[in-house]
Amino acid sequence: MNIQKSTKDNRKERILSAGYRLFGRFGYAHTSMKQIAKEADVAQGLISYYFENKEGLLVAIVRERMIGKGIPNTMRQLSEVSNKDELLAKAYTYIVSLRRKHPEWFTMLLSLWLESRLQPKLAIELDAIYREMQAGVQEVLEQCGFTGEEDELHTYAAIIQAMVDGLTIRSSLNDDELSMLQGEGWKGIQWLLSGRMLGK
Amino acid sequence: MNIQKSTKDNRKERILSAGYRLFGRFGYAHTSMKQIAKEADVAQGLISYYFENKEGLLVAIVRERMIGKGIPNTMRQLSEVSNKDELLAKAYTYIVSLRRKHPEWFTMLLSLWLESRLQPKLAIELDAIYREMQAGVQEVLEQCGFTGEEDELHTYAAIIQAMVDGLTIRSSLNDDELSMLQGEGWKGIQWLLSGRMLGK
Amino acid sequence: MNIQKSTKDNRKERILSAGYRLFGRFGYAHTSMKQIAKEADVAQGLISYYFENKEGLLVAIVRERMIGKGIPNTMRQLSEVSNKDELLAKAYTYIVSLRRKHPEWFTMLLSLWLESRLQPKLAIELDAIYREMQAGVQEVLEQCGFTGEEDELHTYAAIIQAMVDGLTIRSSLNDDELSMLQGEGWKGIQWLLSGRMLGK
Amino acid sequence: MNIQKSTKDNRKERILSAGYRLFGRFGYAHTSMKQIAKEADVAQGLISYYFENKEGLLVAIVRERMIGKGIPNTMRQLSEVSNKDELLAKAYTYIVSLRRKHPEWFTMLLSLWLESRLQPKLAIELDAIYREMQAGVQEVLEQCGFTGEEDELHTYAAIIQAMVDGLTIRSSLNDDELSMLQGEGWKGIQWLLSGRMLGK
DNA sequence: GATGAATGAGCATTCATTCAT
DNA sequence: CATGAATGAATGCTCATTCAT
Repeated sequence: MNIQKSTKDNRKERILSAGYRLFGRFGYAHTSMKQIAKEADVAQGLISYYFENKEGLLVAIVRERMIGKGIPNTMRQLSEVSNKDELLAKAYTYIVSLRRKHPEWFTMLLSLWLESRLQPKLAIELDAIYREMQAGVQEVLEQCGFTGEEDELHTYAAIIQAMVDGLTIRSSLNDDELSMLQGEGWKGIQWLLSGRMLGK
Repeated sequence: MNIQKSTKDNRKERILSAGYRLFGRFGYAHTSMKQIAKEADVAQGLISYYFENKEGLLVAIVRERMIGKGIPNTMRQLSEVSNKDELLAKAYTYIVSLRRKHPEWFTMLLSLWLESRLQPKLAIELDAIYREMQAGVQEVLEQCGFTGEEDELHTYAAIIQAMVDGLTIRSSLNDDELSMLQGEGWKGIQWLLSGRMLGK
Repeated sequence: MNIQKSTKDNRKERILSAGYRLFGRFGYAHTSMKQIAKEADVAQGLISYYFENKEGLLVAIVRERMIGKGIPNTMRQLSEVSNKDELLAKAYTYIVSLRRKHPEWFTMLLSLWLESRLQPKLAIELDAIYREMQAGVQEVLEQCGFTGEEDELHTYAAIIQAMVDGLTIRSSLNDDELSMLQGEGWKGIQWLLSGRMLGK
Repeated sequence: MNIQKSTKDNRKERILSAGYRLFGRFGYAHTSMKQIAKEADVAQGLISYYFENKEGLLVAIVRERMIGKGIPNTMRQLSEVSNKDELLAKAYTYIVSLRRKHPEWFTMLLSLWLESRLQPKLAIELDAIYREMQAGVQEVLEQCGFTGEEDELHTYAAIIQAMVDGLTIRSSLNDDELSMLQGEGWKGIQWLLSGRMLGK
């Protein structure tokens, strides 16, 4: 019965899931509540029952799916890499493939960025995402044996993070550019870090 | 009379200008044709007269204001720097201050990115913007005495461009991060290019 | 052509008219914009084009139809009564028949009263209606040869006005009570004014 | 145990009470079942369990709180006035202060009036309220030593009742008008009754 | 009795686009 | 060229009511 309750129709979960999928496909502004209700196979009014607003739904999705689940999942994947020398390469490859296979992540991010220009409340959520992502990158760098001051670590992490974001914008344009994210991006990181890693 | 004609009410010009300003402030999806007409001090129907669509207006603005004007303007500014040793630093500083003083540029870029996910036709415009921007960065690197192969130049330019974009996303969040774009970003470029520039 | 323009389809006028009719029949809260659009034979969006709000439409109707037209019309009717001795009786009879034949007037008034409890801005409109109505009553009393101080005139007018309003609430209930508004109401006014009028 | 039962959670009572309070504050049409459930600290479904309808709840509130309680309460208060010469003045003062301190009574009345235009069933309830109120006024007049025929008594009571209602509508508008209800209203009653009361 | 999740029709409002002038 | 009135589909949201638990 307990299992039944937790396994049961859980419509709220389905709404979050549908919202993530559609916001991530069409962007926040071009996704309607009706679409989400249909995708979640749920009455339209139920979304308003659970979430104060369309904006409230966005915040819930960001917290639940991006901050609370997406980033931790990624970190967990990386923690399974035992050979520390390979970690950075693995991490980069993993992130890149993630962004290619799940473009909705980046679409959500940019949607949130655009909305936060009109709704400052959303900027807080976006900031939280970046803090978590940056913390993840720093952790990977440290485990790889990064040598340098605390604030240098911070800067390197920020730059790598920025590179990945910047390349993602371009790489979404066409397949020609996809290889850039894969190959040239990694080259860039190596150049950037040359002399900073124990392994080298 | 020719002057009169070109100087006079030139409503089309005003529409493009108003559209650029408003799309750049609120994003494409959150700007209405009515708002643009009002900002341009023009009848609403006139926009549809000149531009097939709201989307058509977006394309026109991107071509006219971003590809045709914004990027060339930037390059012209940089061409006035005579001391080649300082060019890269100057260029970076200039770009950064541009993005801070005119946030509408980047908002337009991300708006275009989001729209192009629904309207592949728009991806072509976005691609054109990136080609021009990349060409600009490559030119600067070459004038600074970049040593290396042709494709390395290409990669470096892409990475620098990506870094600036990625840092711009973050730097819009709060003022704390603004210094990052300014200071740490430049550090990153130096690290990246160490050993690649004649000047150093 | 000028005539054509002023006589032409004048949809705005039709919206005001339809709004007055429906608000006056079902009350403000139970009338939808869709109903009004249909009654006016107009697209729904046009109402929002002319009036900022549903509330804005209400205000426009009150100003246009009640304050600007309804009350002045009534006063004009009364000004045609030549025999001053009969004026008060005529006035009362006229008002009573008006309220019976056009119950929408009073429904609008009470709707406005109820809405103004939530929207203080509306109270101003309601106040304006009452000022005009009271001025009308005072004028009639004066023309009938009312003897007394200025502030007594004010009080008498307010009381008569109140009596008519109070009786209207009851008289709408059933036909039995309608005679009360007609017969007993007039008796009450005579009792009230006994000794105050020249004619008596 | 009997006491326990009547004192215990009595949710039905709480619903009626919450409904009276909210209908009286925002009006019937602008009060939602959800609001009432929350105010009564009760599940939303329970209201539908006890009352067939939102309209059914309105009827129940009117019967229980207005006809069954409010008016009898008022009469009981007045019965405690021993000096019959002062009764009318006391009664008037009491009613006026009641309407000022508890504006929800009149808001309920006008809400009921407006709803009864759409739901004739409600007109019966409104009629019952007026019968009771009128009976109360007549009783007071009689106890004050009113001299006159039966149907004159009826008429006087109706007129006084109407005056109070009519003045209440206006007096809600602003504080300036409040004194009118208090002072001028009483003057009106005296003028009206001059020569009809033993006391004078 | 009592709960609150769930429904879906209905609401006011927005907006790109059209078109008679 | 230029206007702005007019359209009607679509939007986010509200809400009385139902019903499985």
